[in-house]
Amino acid sequence: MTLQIEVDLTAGVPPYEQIRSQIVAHVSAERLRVGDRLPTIRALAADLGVAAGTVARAYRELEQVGVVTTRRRSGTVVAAGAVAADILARQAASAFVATVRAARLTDDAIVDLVRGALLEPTPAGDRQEGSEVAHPDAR
Amino acid sequence: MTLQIEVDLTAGVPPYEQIRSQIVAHVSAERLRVGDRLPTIRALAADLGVAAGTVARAYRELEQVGVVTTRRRSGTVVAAGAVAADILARQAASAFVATVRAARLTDDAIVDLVRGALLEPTPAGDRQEGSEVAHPDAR
DNA sequence: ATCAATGCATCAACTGATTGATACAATGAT
DNA sequence: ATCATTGTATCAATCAGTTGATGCATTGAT
Repeated sequence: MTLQIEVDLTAGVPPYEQIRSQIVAHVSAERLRVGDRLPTIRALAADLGVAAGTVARAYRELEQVGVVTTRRRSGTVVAAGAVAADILARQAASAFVATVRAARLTDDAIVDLVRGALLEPTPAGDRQEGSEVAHPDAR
Repeated sequence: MTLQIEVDLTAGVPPYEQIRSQIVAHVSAERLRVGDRLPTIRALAADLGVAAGTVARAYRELEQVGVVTTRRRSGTVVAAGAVAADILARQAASAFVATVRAARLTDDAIVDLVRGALLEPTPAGDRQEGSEVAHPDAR
């Protein structure tokens, strides 16, 4: 069996991102294990009907996060640190859940909260420590 | 005395988003309180050197989330529903989403991650309406 | 040494998001 | 009733991100 990866061009999510996340899911579910080899860029690209550069980007990002390692002729394999990256994400989730639970939110509300945050277009820092200020009130 | 709001055009984050998050920060820090009036769209736009539509978008999104209410001639004021705890929870969610997105997870994966975290520490009412993914969740 | 397989780099075209400008609609004050 | 003030809608221009195509660089096998 080959890896089950699919791309939906109408999904709104960029294809390279779909590929990337599905591979992460496969690693997380242990359908891919450390040392397993991924399809070659060209093979997967042809299979999915996308350009090679698209798959290459997915692989590149996976390598930056430490999920895979690539060598020129040997191909792309699941890296030893793949699990660690996954754990980091889980830790972030636990910390977040602890924080919002302190605010006595229900589980449903928490999930909704995350869904709402996911809808916001901000991919980068939402951080801003304000300066002092007074109330605008008005006329 | 006006609200301390600044826009950095080189920040990568869109200006309307910077405005939105800074106002949220002001409400969260109680520099803006329920009933306080925000600057008019035109005034703030002129002050920041951006177009009115940019500020308008920030205000619109704030209204959708329930942080402010706007009326045509009366202007835009901080809404009653904009409770600090709620706002803080939203920011926690935003921060979490930003963090885990940096790990390049897809939206569905993020929601799954949160669901998994919700199951762990406190076995409270962990009932979600049936979603699509089961995700056995190893490790 | 050569070759072929594999990932990498580059770049023009395309697509969607964001902005800025302008005109419109509603509404409270007079 | 009128007007000035405020938010809203629209739309072309611009900008950032993504893709697809092509060629290059590396490297293991022979």
